[in-house]
Amino acid sequence: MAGRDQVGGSKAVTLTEVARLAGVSVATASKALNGRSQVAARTRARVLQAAEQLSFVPNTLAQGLLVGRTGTVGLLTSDLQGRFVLPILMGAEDAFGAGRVNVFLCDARGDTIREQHQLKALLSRRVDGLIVVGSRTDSRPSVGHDLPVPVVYVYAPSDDPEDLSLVPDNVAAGRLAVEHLISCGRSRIAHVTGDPSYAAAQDRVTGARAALDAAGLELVGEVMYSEWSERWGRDATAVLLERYPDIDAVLCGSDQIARGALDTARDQGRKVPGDIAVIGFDNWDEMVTNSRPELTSIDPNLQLLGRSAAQRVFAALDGEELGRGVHTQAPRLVIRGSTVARR
Amino acid sequence: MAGRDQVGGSKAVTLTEVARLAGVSVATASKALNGRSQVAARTRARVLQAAEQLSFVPNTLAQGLLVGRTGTVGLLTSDLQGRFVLPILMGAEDAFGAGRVNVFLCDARGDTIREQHQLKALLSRRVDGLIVVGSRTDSRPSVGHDLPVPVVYVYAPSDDPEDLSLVPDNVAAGRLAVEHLISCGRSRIAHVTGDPSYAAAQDRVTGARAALDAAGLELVGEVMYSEWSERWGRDATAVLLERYPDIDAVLCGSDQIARGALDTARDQGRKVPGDIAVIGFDNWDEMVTNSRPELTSIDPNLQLLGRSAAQRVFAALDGEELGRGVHTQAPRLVIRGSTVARR
DNA sequence: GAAAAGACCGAAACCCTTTTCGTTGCGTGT
DNA sequence: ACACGCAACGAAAAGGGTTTCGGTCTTTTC
Repeated sequence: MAGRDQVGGSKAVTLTEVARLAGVSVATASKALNGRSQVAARTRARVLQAAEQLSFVPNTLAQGLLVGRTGTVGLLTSDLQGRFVLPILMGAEDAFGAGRVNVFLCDARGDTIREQHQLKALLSRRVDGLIVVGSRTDSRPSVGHDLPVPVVYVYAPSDDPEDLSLVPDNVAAGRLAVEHLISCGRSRIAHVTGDPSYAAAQDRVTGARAALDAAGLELVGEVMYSEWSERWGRDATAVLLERYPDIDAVLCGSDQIARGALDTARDQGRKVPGDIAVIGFDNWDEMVTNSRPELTSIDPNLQLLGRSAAQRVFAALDGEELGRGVHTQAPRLVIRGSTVARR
Repeated sequence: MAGRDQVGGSKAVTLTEVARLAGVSVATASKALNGRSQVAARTRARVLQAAEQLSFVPNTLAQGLLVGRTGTVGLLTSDLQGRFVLPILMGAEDAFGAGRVNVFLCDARGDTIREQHQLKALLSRRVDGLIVVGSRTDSRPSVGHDLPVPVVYVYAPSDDPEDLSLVPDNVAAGRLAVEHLISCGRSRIAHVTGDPSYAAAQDRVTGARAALDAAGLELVGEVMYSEWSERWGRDATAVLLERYPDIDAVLCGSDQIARGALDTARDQGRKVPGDIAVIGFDNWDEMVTNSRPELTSIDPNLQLLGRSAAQRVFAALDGEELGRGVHTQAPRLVIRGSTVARR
């Protein structure tokens, strides 16, 4: 096989070698490959063919060293589970073409000094920007201002109003959920949610109350706070059904809680959605599609969040103002069988 | 605030500036920061202080250009959900100290040409090595041999025996699961699993049969194949309980199927683990801890897989032979309430 | 036929860090 | 006083690519 690289360990091909094979200087080779105009068509063709033959890949490090751009962003997270961070990452990756921007994913494991380590490592790799993703929507400490690259906080906003934060609009999410329940003809709605120290929990309550007010309704009973687990969803719903047997909808603070609610409803012979409608938040695929019936949920549109975070970073590099403050991303209602009978 | 960088957009500090502030040459500054011996203690202190003051971070790109190492590995995946890839990533990140090695995560979305794009992007960023993660344990096409960096396949082995693949040992997993059921006193064991085209499904059956043979037992009925969903777990278990009412254990091909099995058992009034034991595979946290009762499962130790993949990559860079063929990682049994009564 | 105008190509500087090697200055031995 | 050794430091090259600028060759114009 003539021209084939040696198997297993061929060293990377440099522009110099391409130029030599094409019989031109490195300068010309560079211009030919980058579509500069000062090169003859025939010469360009020779260079391109040589590059192809050697399967030349330009060294982004060397380019970045010169140009000051690396085409990479750092994604700093403390969200172990990755339920939130992965859609955000995929969105950021897709913000431009495939392979145009690559993402360094670093997990700080919720540890501040580990975060500092990772931050330093990312900066030393000359990422063009930083996306900081928290595991809850409460504000988190800023990583600082005197960084050489733009920083965007996603999901969890920075506690510094000078920073730019992109977060899901949980108030709107709460409102959207209740509006949907009302439009399904429900009026006796109870709310089971998770840890009250989470801003997400509070915001959704706020939104839900607003929508109820607008319809002249009130929540049945107090909001039931505890933890974001199925177990709590089951237990809370059991209490709820005993105390208020006439409720016709349970607004659940997460898909997990909603699954628990579905289980209890089923155990007690309440039909969903016939007797009781159930709705969750997050639209977590594995949760919503495997329950009986499938679960209506509010999707926070995390992928869009990641995409716009990356776009903001690169816009800032092009001289645009990065912006500041907390910006929200509108949620999306995904209707399934737990609120509307199918078929 | 004297000496503070300008807010929001200070450019990156270079070694030259540190050297100037310390009143030495860049060469001396470099040696001082890297602990070389040919520098006086007082000078070193001055340099370190200057670096601190300017919050200098060395440019890894420039280092990498010179040394030929970047301290980064590329993680190429097609596993959208990230259920498997994230533990692997965390393992790789942890293979050495925090921030020592960073990981580029790229998702090819199961598309071959997209994979080529990502591969090229990673090589152009001069990753030191590549970890390729598949979404199922079947073999996948090799990304090729004539790459300038070592490649390790994780979870899904390469179809080329010359490549190095690290995969979970699903045969051992099947064996381990059945041995546990037998040690719990079960003897009438049925098996519900997922898509028969998955190697993971077949391997676990093989292991399970081996363990049953060794105990002089046989599987109750045929292996029930279909899909990896809770729905199938529910439906299959319903059929099973009707056809073989005296089974005392269901071996489930995944945690999701196992959850379905638990649901059906509950619906039909069979006590778990009293009447029937249920066991799953994957030890997927959200699944196993939220079921009633909590689910015993076989953990494939993915984090270890990621860690050894990264270690292999860097060992290969140090001249060690990369190795070839498929290597398996022993699984781990995690006992919970679905096989052993608690309290 | 000579000069001006393009078109095309190459030498060299530059990005930032590491490393080699040469230079400086000091103390020591004679 | 002189040579020598040694410690400490700096100049310069290297690594791979891009860009500027100057040079060569061809073509056009009068």
